[in-house]
Amino acid sequence: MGEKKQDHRVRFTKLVIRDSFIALLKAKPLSKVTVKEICEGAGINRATFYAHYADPFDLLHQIEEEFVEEVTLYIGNGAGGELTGDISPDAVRKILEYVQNNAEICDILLNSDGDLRFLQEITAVIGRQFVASWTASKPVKKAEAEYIFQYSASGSVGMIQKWLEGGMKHTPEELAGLMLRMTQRGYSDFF
Amino acid sequence: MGEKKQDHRVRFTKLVIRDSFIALLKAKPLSKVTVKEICEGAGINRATFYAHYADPFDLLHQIEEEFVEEVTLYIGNGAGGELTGDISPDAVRKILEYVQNNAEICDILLNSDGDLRFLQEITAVIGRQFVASWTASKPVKKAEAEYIFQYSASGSVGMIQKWLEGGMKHTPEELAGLMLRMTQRGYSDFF
DNA sequence: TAAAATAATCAACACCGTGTACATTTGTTT
DNA sequence: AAACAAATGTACACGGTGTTGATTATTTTA
Repeated sequence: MGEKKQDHRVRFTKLVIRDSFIALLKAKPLSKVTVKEICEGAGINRATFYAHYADPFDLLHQIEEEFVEEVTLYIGNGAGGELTGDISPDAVRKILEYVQNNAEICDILLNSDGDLRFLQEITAVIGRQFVASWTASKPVKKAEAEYIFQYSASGSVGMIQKWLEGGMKHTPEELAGLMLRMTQRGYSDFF
Repeated sequence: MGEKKQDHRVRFTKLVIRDSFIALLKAKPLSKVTVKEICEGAGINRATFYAHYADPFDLLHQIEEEFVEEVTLYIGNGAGGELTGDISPDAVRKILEYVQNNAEICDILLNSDGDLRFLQEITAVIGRQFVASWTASKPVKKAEAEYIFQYSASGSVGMIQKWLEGGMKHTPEELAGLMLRMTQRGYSDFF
C-alpha cells in the first residue's frame, strides 16, 4: 500500500517472473527450482531477476506476504468489524472464497512441498482471531486457552488443506458451517 | 527391522553424519545445508556420505521414516491393542512421551523449517487412527467425516507443536487429557 | 521533443558445491 | 593370513551462483 506505482517494465518483469516461478513450483519443490530456470521460463535475463529478488526464497516470501495481507484484511472485517463473541461466519466464508479464487497458489503454499513456516504463520493469524473473539465475550482459563486455540486454528487450516486437496468439491458456505461447528463445540466445554 | 546388523564402521559413520546433520538443521533450513558441511562437521570424507545417502533430503527422509515407524508402533497398541471406540488415552500418552524423549528431532521435524510433507504424513497417520476408532463403534455420515477427522488430527498435531515450542512445560498426561477432550467434544455432535 | 533517469540486456567472470571415479589405506570377517 | 568391505584422498568435469561493467531500450521530466 505504501508502495508507489511502478514502472510498466518492472510490473511486467515481476509478473512473468512470478508466473514462471509458480509454474515450476507445481512441478518440483522450491529447493530444486533454480534462478536460471525461472528466467528461462520467463524469457528474462538472469541479471534482471537479481535486480528484484535475492533468490527464489525471497520471491516466495513476497508472494506469501501478499497472501497474509489479504487474509488478515478479510479477517478484520467479517460481518462488519465488530466482535460478537462468535467468529463471524461471514468472515470465514470470505476467506474460503478467497482461497477458492486463488486455489493454484494456495495449494502450492499450503499443500505438497509448501513452506512450514508459512503454514504456522497463517495458523497463528487465524488463532489470534479466535483468541480475540472469545476472550472478548467470555472469561478464559489461561493455562488451557493457548492449546485450545492452537487446536482450533490448526484444525481449521487442516480442513482447508483437505478441501484444496480434494478439488474444492464443497461450497465455502458448507465448509464454513462445518468449521465453526467444530470450533464452537470444542470451546463449549471450557468457558 | 529387516536390516542386518551393520558393520561397526557403518554404524559409526551414520551416527556422526546424523549428529552433524541435526546440529546444522538447528541453525538453518534443510535447503541451505550442504553435503560438504555435513561431512566437515562429522569429520568424514564426502565420498563416504554418498556411499550411504543420495543427498541431504534422502538423509532426512530416513530419519523421518524411523519416526513414523515408532509412532505407528505406539498407536497400534495403546491400552493393549483393542479398539474401544474411544482413542485410548494410554496410546496418546505414550506418543507424547516419545515426543518428549526425542524433543530435539521432533522440534526440527515439526516446527520451524520442518518438512510440510512429513507433517502431513504424521497427521494422516493420526487421522487414520481416529477413523479406525470411531467408525468401529458408531455410524458415520461419510460426507462430513473426512473433514472432521482431518480437523481433529491437524488440531492434535498443532497442539503438539505448541507444546514443543513452549518447552514442554506440561506433562504428557495433561496434554493427552486436553487433546482427547477436544477431540471427543468435536465428534459428539456428529455421530 | 530533447535530455536525463531508470530498467533490461548481454557477455564475461571467479567461485563453490555437486556427483562420480579410481587407486589406496584401514578395518572387519572367515 | 587371506579375502572382503568400508573409508579415505585426490582429481575431475559440470552447472548454478552472484556480481560487474558496458550497451541498448524505455519511461519520465523539464
